[in-house]
Amino acid sequence: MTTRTARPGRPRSSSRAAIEDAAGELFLERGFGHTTIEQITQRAGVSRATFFNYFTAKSDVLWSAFDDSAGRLGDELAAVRPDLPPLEGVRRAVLAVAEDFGPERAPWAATEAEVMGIGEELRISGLPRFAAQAALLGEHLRALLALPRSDSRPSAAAAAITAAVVSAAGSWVRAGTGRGPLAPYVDEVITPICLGFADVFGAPAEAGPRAGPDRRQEDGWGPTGRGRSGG
Amino acid sequence: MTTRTARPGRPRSSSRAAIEDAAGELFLERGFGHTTIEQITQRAGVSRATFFNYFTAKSDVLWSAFDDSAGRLGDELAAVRPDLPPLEGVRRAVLAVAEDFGPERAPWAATEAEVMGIGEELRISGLPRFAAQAALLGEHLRALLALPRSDSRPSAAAAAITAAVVSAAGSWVRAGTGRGPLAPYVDEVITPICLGFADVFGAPAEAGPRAGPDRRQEDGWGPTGRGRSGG
DNA sequence: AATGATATTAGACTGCGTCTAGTTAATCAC
DNA sequence: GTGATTAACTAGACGCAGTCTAATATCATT
Repeated sequence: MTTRTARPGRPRSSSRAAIEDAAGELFLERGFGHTTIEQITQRAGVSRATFFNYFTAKSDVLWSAFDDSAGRLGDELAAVRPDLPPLEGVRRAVLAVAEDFGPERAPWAATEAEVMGIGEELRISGLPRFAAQAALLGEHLRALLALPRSDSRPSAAAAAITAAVVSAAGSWVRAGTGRGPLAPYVDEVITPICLGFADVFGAPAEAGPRAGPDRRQEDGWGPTGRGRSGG
Repeated sequence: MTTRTARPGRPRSSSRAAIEDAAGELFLERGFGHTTIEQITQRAGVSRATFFNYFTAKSDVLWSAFDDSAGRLGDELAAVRPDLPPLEGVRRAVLAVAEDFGPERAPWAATEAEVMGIGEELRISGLPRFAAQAALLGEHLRALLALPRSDSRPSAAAAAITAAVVSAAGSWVRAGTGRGPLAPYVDEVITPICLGFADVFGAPAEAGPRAGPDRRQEDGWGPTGRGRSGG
């Protein structure tokens, strides 16, 4: 089923690939910020309007590969063994996705980020994507734990895990050639988070945080931070 | 020291406040996306160019209060008692900042986000700010732990904590009137993370993740690494 | 009054992203 | 074949954000 059954209407030519290739070349040549969409489409041999048939923004080209395999996490979450503790299931699903990234599969845009003069752009345009993944994780957790939507902990745990994964992926990319596979980087930083929250969700899980933070002993390291600035 | 000692040159008029007020009104009236900078500056009685003397982007108006008190976290981190474990120091610094937010101090732009038709804009424009805070936290941790910059764990821990704080703040805002103070929301979600990473950093802290993930047994689900938070 | 520093302004300009209308290339029904 | 339908592609205009340059206004200092 590589070629899906022929639909009516004019078939897509290879415009998307042509745009990606042209954009990649130009980003390397003159940098992301100094490349206009018109230049990209000219080199690709298509019209400017066609660009927006395939991408909603210039920065989307950087995330094309990511977007192609988005939904992967959702599949893994759905396939998780139901007898696992929720956070362990999340951990395994995340690691399963990370397993796909060997030493040489570091995303193109990330490794060349400095050359292309991206950085801010790449991060900013990535955020909505990561937020979507975090929302997926959070809803998965919340549903498994049968918690109300008002409980802030599932989404916070999901946000923390997602942020740690992104941070680890950044370190992995920056490790340059010689970096090993991605999964150990990810495992190293999400495991403590999952363990920490496993305790939280193992507990009875009261209504909300309004109960107060006093379930934690205030001492053990000395006086609380109250007089911190004064002393 | 409300009025700092007079500098040479033309003094600032109240343009900034006027712009903020006008923008707030217009965002409520017609929504963020349907308000142009020109409309804002017209209502404020200043020129369009003046807007960019005070804000670098339209969305910056939403974060004006945040930006005013940015740097607060850095102060708290610097004031942390040096004998505390690094992650406990981070936790207290974050909570110290959160303590400033009582039930009624929910940021304006956040509470009215839906009315204003923001949402994506607010989140996206917030990300660079949160990233800056996370970088602060990460560097603080890394320095205290005397780890090399190649170690991915401090920045990952910082990213996770920051993301959890942001998520908790979102829940706090969405809790509407009747929400208590912010600090318990934050405490609830950063404490497990800090505890989880305290174990990691308490350990010898090998070179990198390349050592492999095999320090964790693959199956058998009751007894993972508890023992930390017990009592 | 002259100077220097800074706030404010006017106006042009690039380029992103949106939109509308129209054209071209395919499949399907007959 | 012809015509209808559907979708990829194109052409061109538009609004607006954000940048830039140069000029002007208003203050303190001398």
